[in-house]
Amino acid sequence: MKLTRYQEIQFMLKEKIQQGVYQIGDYLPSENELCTEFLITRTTVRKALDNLIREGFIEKQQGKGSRVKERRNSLGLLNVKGFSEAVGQNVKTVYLQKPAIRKWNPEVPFQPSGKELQANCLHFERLRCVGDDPVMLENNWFADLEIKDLLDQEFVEGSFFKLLSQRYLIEITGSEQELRAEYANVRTASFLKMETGAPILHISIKFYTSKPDLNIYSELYCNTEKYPVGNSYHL
Amino acid sequence: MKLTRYQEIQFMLKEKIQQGVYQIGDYLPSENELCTEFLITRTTVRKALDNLIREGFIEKQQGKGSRVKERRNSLGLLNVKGFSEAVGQNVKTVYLQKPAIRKWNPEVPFQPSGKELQANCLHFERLRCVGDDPVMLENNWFADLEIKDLLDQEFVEGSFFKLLSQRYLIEITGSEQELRAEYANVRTASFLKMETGAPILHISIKFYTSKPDLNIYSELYCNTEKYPVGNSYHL
DNA sequence: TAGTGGTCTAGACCACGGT
DNA sequence: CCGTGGTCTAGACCACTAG
Repeated sequence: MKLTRYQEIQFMLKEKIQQGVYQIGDYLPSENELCTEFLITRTTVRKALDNLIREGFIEKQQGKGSRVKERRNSLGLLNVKGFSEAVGQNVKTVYLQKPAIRKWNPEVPFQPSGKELQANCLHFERLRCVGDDPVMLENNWFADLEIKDLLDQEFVEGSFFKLLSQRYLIEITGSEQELRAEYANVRTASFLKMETGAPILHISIKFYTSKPDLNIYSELYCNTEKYPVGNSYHL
Repeated sequence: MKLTRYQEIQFMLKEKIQQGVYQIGDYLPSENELCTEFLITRTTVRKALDNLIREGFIEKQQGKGSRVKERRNSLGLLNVKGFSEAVGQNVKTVYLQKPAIRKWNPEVPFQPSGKELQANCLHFERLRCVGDDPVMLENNWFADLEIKDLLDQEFVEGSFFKLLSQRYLIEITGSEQELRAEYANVRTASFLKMETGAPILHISIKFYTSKPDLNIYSELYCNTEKYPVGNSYHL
């Protein structure tokens, strides 16, 4: 796996950001400094920085520099209002089923590819809460493609995506979603502390990643009475 | 409003795409041809093409060229499954309230800026149908900032966004959304031919555009029984 | 005024696609 | 083989920020 020069710089900077060498709000070395440090031209440095901007890691300002950004919502991912705002504070995650190798469940939304179906299926189920309010019931499936030891790893701040990014440098590159308003069934309603038959937001997602053939399939059921689901996107 | 060289090329190509000079599937002139045509270097041409890729107008393939793409879902916008697939065929749009200058309605989701509130408010309400099934009730508000004659214009293929893009070169650059599952009220239910009190998907959106201070505010109510709402995003 | 990022030039070599 | 886009060099000048 030969990396281009700009990919080397891009991954090196991403690693340092994720390891906390550059913290949120910190300025990266200037473009000229990166040029001399890595013996490359500004064109190449700027290509690396452009990619980091699109991945949501940094933002630039003329005359000042490139600053590490808080990385949320930059990919149009769904999030529960109040979740990211209250990061690590009021948010709790309860595992109903811990990550383990299970069978590919027909409930999995969208059709996994043949390659994925041949691999083992990793699955976990979680209940996401804001304070004492359960707001989202979440099921996740994905093929175990060379992602060894995943089960031994602790999730980074409860986020599966952060784990993928920090340990494996795998980024979410896209998603497909289907949204439905439905009547809550008995099991879901009881977990989310709502009336059976109350309106519930059902979201089916297929996440694409930077690793070919690795997709993450999610089924979410959300109680939106107190906490609506948010989604923002910026070019 | 001074444009940079790459913006000139970018806008010129965008115009030709929108005017149909380059149709979907057509190849643009090669990068070298654009260089000689406009007396600029490849770096500048590539910057223009990169932007068109991010805006979803074209896609490139090494060894072949830059091809005009069908432009949908590239921005993480919501769309009703079956809407874009059946473009212009089974899709019907019924105007419940034609575009006109109205008061800023407190129902408008998110808080418009002072500048927007000082300007006139343009509003329209539509019912979107797939075949004979009404699936979405849609309210739109936005400030009338130098967008004259809008009311006289015909919508392009029923799409307000296409009109903005083609007549004014204004692109959607981002969005914020809030999703809720609710009980359908009497008026909404009757338009969407569903039972009052049935679960309905309520979506509040603020669209950001390439024109500063121009945002589009939308309230959508969707009957997702037959047609779930879709949303896809790709880096 | 010094340093930053933004734009742009004029080249070069490589990898891929089709003939 | 040629033409395409992908990567990269070694410069230049401009616009913005801050001391």
